[in-house]
Parts: sequence; structure tokens; C-alpha cells
Amino acid sequence: MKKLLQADKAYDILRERVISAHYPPAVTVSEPELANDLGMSRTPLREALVRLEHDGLIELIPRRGMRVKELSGRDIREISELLACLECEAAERLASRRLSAEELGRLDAAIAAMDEGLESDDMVKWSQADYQFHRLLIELHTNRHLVEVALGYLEKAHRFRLLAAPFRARPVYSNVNHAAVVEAIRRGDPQSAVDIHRAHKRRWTRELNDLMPQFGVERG
Amino acid sequence: MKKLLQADKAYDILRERVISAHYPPAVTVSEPELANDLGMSRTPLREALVRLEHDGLIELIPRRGMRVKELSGRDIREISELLACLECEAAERLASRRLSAEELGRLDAAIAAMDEGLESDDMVKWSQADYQFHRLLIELHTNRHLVEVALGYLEKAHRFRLLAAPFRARPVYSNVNHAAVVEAIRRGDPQSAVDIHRAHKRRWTRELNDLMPQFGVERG
DNA sequence: GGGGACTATAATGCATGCATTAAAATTTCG
DNA sequence: CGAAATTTTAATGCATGCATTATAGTCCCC
Repeated sequence: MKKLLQADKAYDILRERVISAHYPPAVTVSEPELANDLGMSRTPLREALVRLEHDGLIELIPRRGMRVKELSGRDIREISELLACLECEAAERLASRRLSAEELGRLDAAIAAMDEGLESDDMVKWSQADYQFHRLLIELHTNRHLVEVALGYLEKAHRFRLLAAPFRARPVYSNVNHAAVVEAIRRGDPQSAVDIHRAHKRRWTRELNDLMPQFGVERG
Repeated sequence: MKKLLQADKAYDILRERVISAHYPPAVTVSEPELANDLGMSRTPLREALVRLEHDGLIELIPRRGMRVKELSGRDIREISELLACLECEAAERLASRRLSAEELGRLDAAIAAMDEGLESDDMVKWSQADYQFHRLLIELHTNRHLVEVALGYLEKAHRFRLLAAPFRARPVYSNVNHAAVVEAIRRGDPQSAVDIHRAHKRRWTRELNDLMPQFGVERG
């Protein structure tokens, strides 16, 4: 039975709340309030807050408390670009090394789920599957440092991905492109894998930028 | 006059100490000892430790204290690769946008300093200048998220760069390659900038890997 | 009624105390 | 003499208290 630290508990709970937009934007919550809310003292809470701030998820404003960090248009664009850079590296590397049949199967499964979501117009399902695809692409890279960084930013990207979802056209091209990347990986063609994925990410970044005004973010 | 927080002070001091290898590897230092050492209580110290752990610079081992995180051969290789990926992105981007004369001048200056260091066999000076060059390459990228991540890893890379320094052949090729990258950036040739820098980083990663046994690290 | 000074409230940053518990030291026993 | 058991030591995780100070509210004066 694992020892569960108060600080870890606070971190997990707050992280979950922040990501799922539990706290309204631009609202600050004081430490005593949070501590009382979580049923612990300020000490372990503070540790959690410091970590969350370090993750770039919140801001700690002296005398005001914690505030969920807003993503500006510029942030969104920058995160998309950084993620593009890292995912392309992953795509290239995966095509260079031989993926096992099992690993390729997981990528195929994610794409299949995306297809199902698209066909049944279930955009929630599609989003989950798309997220899963990108996660796999990253996690199959053997560079643990790269994986850690990229997953952190993928999570942030997911936040605005969900915001933009209602305004997107049916993302047919995503499924097609992802399938093409996997195909390039399967046949061991790093150059194609990179080219296709980079083009895809560029298109997505542009689309996102155009959509920003519709979900209340100034273009970056 | 800015307010100096104890926690920030502790963070800065400890960060500096860790990076400059003030603490011997595999040695743990307890919190009371550190707190006493820094002349503060455990509370702000702990906040600093949590941040440093999050930076991946130290480990917090319950009941033992803080330990500087050792870099394995694998870590070193992975960090080099990740940095290569990010720096190449920077090189490409810098060549795409027009750098101002002032910005180009700073890159030139760093290379000039590297040349001076090399000519006078002053490897400390050379290292500083080389570090400065990479830092500039990154900082001139306008993507703040990418810059933050890359600088963090550049700092880690600097740690083993210093370890490897005594065993390296005179790094003539570094100066030449860096100059070539700047030249490609100057004439706005992204493809060349990437190609040259990528080749350079690959060579360096290989060299580093070969040198590992000499500075007491198992090959990654 | 409005603006400025003053008071009151309350949040933060830090110190300290304490219970728990892991590691070390000591003792006991085969 | 060596190993297990027991005592001792001490570090952590957390709670709490306090001084400082920023914010908000109040009062006074115009």
C-alpha cells in the first residue's frame, strides 16, 4: 500500500482541476481557501502550488492567490510549433528504427478509432483518439527527456484543442495524414514521415490561428 | 529595489552550486544541514528544493536528503539529441526571418571569441564562448516556450560539456561549423543552416559518446 | 457626493514545533 | 564472534503561529 503524501494529493487534484477548467479564468483563489477546500494545511498545498507554477499551469500572485494561467494566442501558436518540432523528430526517428508489429498496431488502432469517430460524427471520441495518436507518436520515441517535454506540451495543447473543437471543419485530413505518416514509418521512410507530419502540423497551426477569434482568443 | 525572497535566494544559490559541481556526486545533504548552511529555515529551503527537483537537477530522497542527479550516458546522449533538435529548429527559423545587423553581430562576436580562445589555447574561454553561441542561437528564436525548454537543457548540457572538455581534441571544427551556420543564416538559407548544424550536432554527440568512458560515464 | 487619509482585514513568507518513521547504533543472544 | 532484536537518533512531512504588508473598507473633510 503506497504512502500517499498530502502534497502529491493536492498536486494531482489541482492539476486535474486546472486542466479540466474547473476554475474560471482570471479568478484568483487564496491559499487558505484552497487549503481548507482540500482539507490540509498550507504547507503541503504550497508545495503543490509551486510545482504547478513550475509546470506553467498556474500563476502565483502575491496577496491574491493562485490563478489559472491563460493561454494567449501567441502561447497557443508557440506551443503548436514546439510540439510540431518534437513530433516531427519522433516521426523521423520512428521511421528510422524498426517498430515492432505490436507498436505499429497501436498506431493503427488509434487511427482506426479516429476513423470511427469521424464516421459516426462523434467528435469527442475523435478527439480522444487523435490525442492518443499524438501521445503514441511521442511515447514510442526512446528519448525519455524528449518524451517528457513533449507530453507536457501535448497536454497543454489538448486544452486549446478542446476549445477549438466546436469550430473546426470535419478534420478528415488529420486522419489521412496520420495514416500516411504511419505508412511512412512502417516502410522505414524517415524523410516522408517528417515531410508529411510537418505539413500536417503547419496546416493545423494555421487553422488554429484562424479559429482563435471564434473561441475568444486574440490571434497570435 | 526588488524584494529578495528567501526561497528565491536558496534556489539561485543551490542551482549555482549544483551546476558548478559544488556537491560531490552520490552524496546526500539533509535539509537541516542545508537550511543551516544557507541561514534560513527549512520552509523556504524546501520550496527551492522542490523547484530544483522539478528542474531535474536534484533528487529528493526521503530520510536521506538532496542529491545531485547524476547524468548517465543515456541521459547525456538524450539531452544532446533533444538539444540538437531544438537548436536546428532555431537555426532554420533564424535563417528564415531576417536577423538584424545587431543580432548577427552578436553571433559573430561569439564566434570571434571562440576563435580567440582556440588560438590562445584558452579552453575555458573557448567553452564560455561556445556556450554563449549556443545560447544566442536559441535566444534569438522568438518562440518563448521553445527558448525556455532549450535553455534549460543547454544548461544541463554544459555540465557534461565541462566534464568532457579535458579529453577533447582541439575543437577546430566547431568554430568552422558555427561560422558556416551563421553564414547560412545571414544569407537566409534555412536548409543549409539546418543541414550544417545538424551534422555538427551529430558529430558532437558521437564524439561525446566516445569520450564518456574517459570522464567516468558508461556509454549511452 | 467625491477624494484622500486612515484603519482594518487578511494573505503571504517564513520560523518553529511535533509526530512519525526510517536509519543507525547498541545490546543481546545463539 | 556474528546476527537479530532493540534502543537511540534524527530527518521528513505537516500543522501552526507570527510579523509584514498589500488590499479593502471606513471615515473625515472638502
